[in-house]
Formats: sequence, C-alpha cells, structure tokens
Amino acid sequence: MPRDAEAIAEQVFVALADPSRRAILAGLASQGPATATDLAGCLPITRQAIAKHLALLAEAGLVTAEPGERRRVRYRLCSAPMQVAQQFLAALARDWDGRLDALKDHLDRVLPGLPQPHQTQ
Amino acid sequence: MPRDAEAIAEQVFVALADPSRRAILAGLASQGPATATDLAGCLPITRQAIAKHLALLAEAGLVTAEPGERRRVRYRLCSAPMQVAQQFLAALARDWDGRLDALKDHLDRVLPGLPQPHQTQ
DNA sequence: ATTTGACGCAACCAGCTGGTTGCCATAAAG
DNA sequence: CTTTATGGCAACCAGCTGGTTGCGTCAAAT
Repeated sequence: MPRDAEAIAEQVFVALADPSRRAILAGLASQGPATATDLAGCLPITRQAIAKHLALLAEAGLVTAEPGERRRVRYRLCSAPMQVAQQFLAALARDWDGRLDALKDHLDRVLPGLPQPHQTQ
Repeated sequence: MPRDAEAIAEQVFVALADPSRRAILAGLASQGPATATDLAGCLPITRQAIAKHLALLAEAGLVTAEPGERRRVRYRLCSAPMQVAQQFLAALARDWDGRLDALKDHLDRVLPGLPQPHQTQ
C-alpha cells in the first residue's frame, strides 16, 4: 500500500537474487535465529562474506539483528518486506494481463497525439 | 509447483532488481509491444543497452520476441514467470512464519519460564 | 543504385560485487 | 594473566554487469 513499495520490493529482489543469500535465509529458516559464525559452519563461504550478506539482508529488512550475551549477535528472519514484494509482484502481473491493454486502447482513442513511441538515435 | 520454480524465481528477481529493466517493462506495459529502438526513445540509455536488457528479460521469460515486418522485432510482456516468482515468495513467507511459530511453541513447551521474547531493535 | 533506418555483434570500459585474507578488539575460560 | 574464541573492520582481488562506441548488414524507400 505505501507508495515506496517499489523501493522495498527492489531491495528484496536484489537480496533474493543471490544464491548465497537465499542459502543464508534458508539456514535461518531451518535452524532458527543464528549468528554469522553459526551460519559459516553450514555454508561453503567465510564468516566475513556471510556477515556482509547479513548486513545487506538487514538493510532490506529481511532479517533483524538482536545482540545477545557474550558479544554475540543473532539474526532472525523477518518476512514482512517479502510480503510487500510479493504483493508488488501480484499487482504487476495483474496489470500486465490485458487490463492495461484495454486502458491503452482507450488512451489511444482519446489522446491521439501523445503516446506513439518516436524513434530517436 | 515445479521443482525448478526457484530457478525461474531467481531469474525474475535478477531481472526485476535493475531499475532500467523495470523501466523497460513499464514502457512495454504502457505502450504495448515495442521494439528496442522504440524504447530507446523513452529511456536515457542507448538502443544497444536496451537490447541487452531485452535479451535478459527474454531469457527470463518475462518478454517474448516476435519478429514483425521490415526486420523489426517487437517485444511483448509475459507475466507467467512473474506469477511463478510471486508464488515462490508467498510460499517462502508462509514457510518462514510457520517455522518460527513452531519453534516458538517448542521453546515455550520445553523452556517454560525462560526467554520472554525480548525484541531488541 | 544509393540512401536511410534499424538490427546484431563485438570490443571496450568503469564500477559494483561476492569473496578472501589479515589484523585488532573484546570477553569469557584456563 | 594468558589463552581462546568471536565479531568488526579494512584492504584487496577477480569476475560480472551496465553501458558505450563502432561497424557490418539487410530491407525498404528514394
């Protein structure tokens, strides 16, 4: 519903476009909240690489960092932004399917001058 | 439903993660099927850049290339893979929430008095 | 036949990105 | 106090990526 849903969706798309990131999220989903070091035990990349990914995921809101005891930081999944992205996708698909074609035809009849794509270059 | 839905979803995520690509799709949605040269008239990048994006979009199945008369190639939107990605997202969100609920219940039963979920942040 | 417009391909470039190693700080354990 | 993880930078690297320019070509219009 918010007008910047596209911004959130973009971050989610960027986040989910990377296999390592999806693996991290899958790890968090299966094991529950975990630290970067924990996740490094299950994945073929270093702890630092995972930490970078977690930072990006936190920025996208897909994960929240909660500092625990003994200087450890646990990351927990957060599905809210993903639902935003999902609804963004749903709206996009709905718009594409014919509905906008009808709208376009109407516009073509009502505003004859504007919309023709003109070739430059 | 297909097991490679994740592969399709990944391609859709990669495609939609780029603003130029989203602009191209928006242009196709508003103007209907168009050629790379047409789209170059509405966007601040060159025809060749758009052609590359269109190739990627076609690979992802978000767009189909239909050769027309006079050597022109028009591209038309295709929402099918986006719906796959959308359902992938929905399933993921549902999975996450389910897992987290189950984990919470489990912890509540096993550790009765302990860990009142203290949300930091 | 020549011009014109549009496509495709290839080379090239700058900047981002995923990943690594190395180092330092801190906090618990010995 | 020394050891032993553990987390947080920072530098660095290779490869991808978004974008450009340039060129060859083909179909239609002149």
